[in-house]
Amino acid sequence: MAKIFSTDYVCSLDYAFRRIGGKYKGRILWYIHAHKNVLRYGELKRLVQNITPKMLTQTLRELEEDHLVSRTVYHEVPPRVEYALTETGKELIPFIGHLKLWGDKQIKREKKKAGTALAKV
Amino acid sequence: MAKIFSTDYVCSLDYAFRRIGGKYKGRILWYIHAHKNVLRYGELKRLVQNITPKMLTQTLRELEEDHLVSRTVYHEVPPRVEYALTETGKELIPFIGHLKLWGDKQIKREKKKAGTALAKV
DNA sequence: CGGTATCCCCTACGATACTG
DNA sequence: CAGTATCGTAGGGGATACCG
Repeated sequence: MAKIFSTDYVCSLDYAFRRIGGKYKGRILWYIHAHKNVLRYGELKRLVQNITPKMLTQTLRELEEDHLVSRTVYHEVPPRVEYALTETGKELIPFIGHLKLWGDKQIKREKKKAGTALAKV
Repeated sequence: MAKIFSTDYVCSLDYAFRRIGGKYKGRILWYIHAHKNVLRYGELKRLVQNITPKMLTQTLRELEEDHLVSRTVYHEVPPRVEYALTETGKELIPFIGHLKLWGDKQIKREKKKAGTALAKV
């Protein structure tokens, strides 16, 4: 299966960015964390709006391969699969949380600017 | 010029990741920070090994557009251009630092594993 | 020194359909 | 429910050459 990001890297920052740099990786980790560290495939699909099953599966497989999430299959009918953060994955949560706060702040700043720009007109 | 990442976003995490998600953005911010917050174009080019001038310029322009770095031109001969972090850009440094430490740790873990794997053989 | 201008490729990502 | 399989595409990124 095609990898979202190559596993090659030139330094530790590069390494880290490649592991969380996909389009959905950060959000998936965050959603799992926000849901008490357990989320089913279907719940993730609903949370990450518009993601295709292919991308969701591919992203989850890569996160699993990098030991950021664990995958637990319950052999029931209907089937149930739960994804959870590993200890390594949990270590990224503070980073993602702060980045989220930073994003919130930036968005507010931009809206404020847009508001004053409109006010001038 | 083509943008590395579209400025559209669906949530604050998405917003934040798009702003630092390019292949070199995190490293460029970090290098500027590590060099007392001032770096010249040529110095960056040397630090970010193998980056083409096109990508370096494009990435810097986007960081400037997002108000993460400032660009100062000194009209001298030979010309001198300095890039520095803005206040907004500086706010990202703790997170990037955290991510870097995480990356370091992971790399060490991987090497350790590889080492024990070899030891078994 | 600090960039632009072209050309081109690769692959991350998407749409749709189907399955155990 | 939780995925695969297949095909297609946009644009992020690279190589090279040239410029004020």
